[in-house]
Amino acid sequence: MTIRSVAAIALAGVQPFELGVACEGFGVDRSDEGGPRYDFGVVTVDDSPVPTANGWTISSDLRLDRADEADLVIIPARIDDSQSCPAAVLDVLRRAVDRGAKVMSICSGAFTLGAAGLLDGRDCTTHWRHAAELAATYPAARVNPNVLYVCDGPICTSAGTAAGLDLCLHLIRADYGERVANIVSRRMVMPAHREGGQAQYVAAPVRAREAETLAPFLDEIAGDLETQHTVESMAVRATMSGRTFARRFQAETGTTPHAWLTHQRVLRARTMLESGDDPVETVARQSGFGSAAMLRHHFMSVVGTSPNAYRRTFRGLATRR
DNA sequence: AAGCTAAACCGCCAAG
DNA sequence: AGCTTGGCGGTTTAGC
Repeated sequence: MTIRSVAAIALAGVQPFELGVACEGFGVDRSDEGGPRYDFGVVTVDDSPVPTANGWTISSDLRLDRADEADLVIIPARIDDSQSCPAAVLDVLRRAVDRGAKVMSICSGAFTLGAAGLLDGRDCTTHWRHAAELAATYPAARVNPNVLYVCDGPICTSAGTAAGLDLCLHLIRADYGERVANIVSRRMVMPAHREGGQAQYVAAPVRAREAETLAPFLDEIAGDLETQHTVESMAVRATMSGRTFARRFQAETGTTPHAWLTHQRVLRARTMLESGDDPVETVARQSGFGSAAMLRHHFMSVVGTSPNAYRRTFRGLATRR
């Protein structure tokens, strides 16, 4: 089901940044540039203003009934998420899942999902600092402390703060494709796509000098995938030994060179399938896969469908809109 | 579908 | 002394 309406629930002690992530991801109309427009609202439990984690208050005209109609309900982190949460909110979350909507948490908002019983038997994550506590509090949850975000069925959880934006983009990508997700990320001035499985720990996200970062080099590679790179050839182009390249890569991005490369290839293939009419064979070549079979294999494991099926459903979606 | 080969990864360590 | 580099070899993973 395509997400069209979104509600973020602001609980007492809400972290403004995390709530802001929801607003930024779904509350900004980017239709002028071909981005999506969501029916977005921040809802509160009752009529009284909600204190934020930083001592100021927010208020909204929208209440929980609005969340009951949303296709996606978001729980941002609170100052102390292990505190209890109003039962009415937990009911809203459980009802959302029952009626086929999605539920998403940012950072320690996962505790609220756990309190609603929604994490039992599911893969989930939270900020690495809270992961052990979450796992201890909800033993039936499969907490993975080392990913940026996880979606298990209708339940999507994300790691600390900024990873919430990565999850927003993931959900946008799932409904509207890579091209639209890129429009949104560009407008947010976000770095290149980070996959969900990427490590939370990134040893050196920012280097003192821009020239010491791999980022510009990686952009260059990502823009030139039809050259069928190998890890070794990338290292040569970066004028580093293979060992140093791999190590620096791991430290800066949290992934390995090859995993990154195949992911970039899949992303390129997605855009090509969304807008072009090239046969799968051509898409495979241009995105750097050795063969159409390789494309199908990786596409299936990352996106969950075949390239042709993806193209069909995507085209169907585009014409209906 | 499965098995073989090459590539990638990673810990270890010596050298700068 | 502390930190980065890059080569080696064993093990895992990818590609065909």
